[in-house]
Amino acid sequence: MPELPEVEVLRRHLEPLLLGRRVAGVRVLRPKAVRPGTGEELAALLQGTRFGKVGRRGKYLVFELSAREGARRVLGHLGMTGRMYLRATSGPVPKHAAVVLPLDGGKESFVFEDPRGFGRFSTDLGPLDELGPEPWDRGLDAGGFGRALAGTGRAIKVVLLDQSVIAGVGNIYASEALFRAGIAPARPANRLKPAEATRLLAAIRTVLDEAIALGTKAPLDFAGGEDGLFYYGSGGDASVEMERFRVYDRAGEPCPECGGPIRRVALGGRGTFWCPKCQR
DNA sequence: CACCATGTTCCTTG
DNA sequence: CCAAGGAACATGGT
Repeated sequence: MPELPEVEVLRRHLEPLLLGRRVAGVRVLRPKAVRPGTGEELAALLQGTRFGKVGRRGKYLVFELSAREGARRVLGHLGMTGRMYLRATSGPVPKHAAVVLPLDGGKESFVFEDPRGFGRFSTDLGPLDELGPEPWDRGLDAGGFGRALAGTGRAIKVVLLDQSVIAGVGNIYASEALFRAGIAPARPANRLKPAEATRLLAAIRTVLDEAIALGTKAPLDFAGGEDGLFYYGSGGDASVEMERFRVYDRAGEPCPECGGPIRRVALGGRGTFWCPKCQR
């Protein structure tokens, strides 16, 4: 489930597992995963290097690797259905494995699997240049955010999905943040009042912070599978599942604030959930 | 069978 | 130039 919080939790999970491990092999099972480069290019860049820090920008993971000749970087993106984890190299390769990197002696492998194939594990860092500020950036104070919104008449919910405006917000947390801020998702961005922009930015930070905290404290996300894979909501902890979203995917259910029915509309071609009473 | 899905990019139309 | 909508990518869940 990859929006910024899920990617950040995955980053924190992977970094200590990968730090210092040597890449003993590079197997590209789905060439599209390494686009626009090739498997050969990825192998040439990675073979024999060691994993360093794992960073994050928006929904992207930035894997730092050290080689004799200097530092290298690989960009990861989970798309809609990507997963990254370490598992024993022995046994059948996962059905949708896209990239497998045997580590050190070869007993363990780093795996990127991705059934729908929207994700990436690539030497091309170009997408980073298209990203707007991180939600917590100093430069993105309330005034800066307000000015960014003032420049467009698109629906505010659609603008929140624009990674060049603010990096990391996806379809779920866009609905959640607008609900917290009490702002209707179809409002033109340039018609938000300064106080509303301020409230919305605070709401974005809150929902993302809370989701990261939830993912960090939920051992079920990692401990469940024998491979230690990460996937929100798959661990069977109903209470965590229940707490997760206040409006997302809750069409017809009572609003947690006013009890009125939550509605679903399509904005930007995607499901958008909101309370017409609480959000104006 | 129909419809929906956490993302991104490209293309068309107005 | 902007905004909106759709298609595409490929698979799985309900």
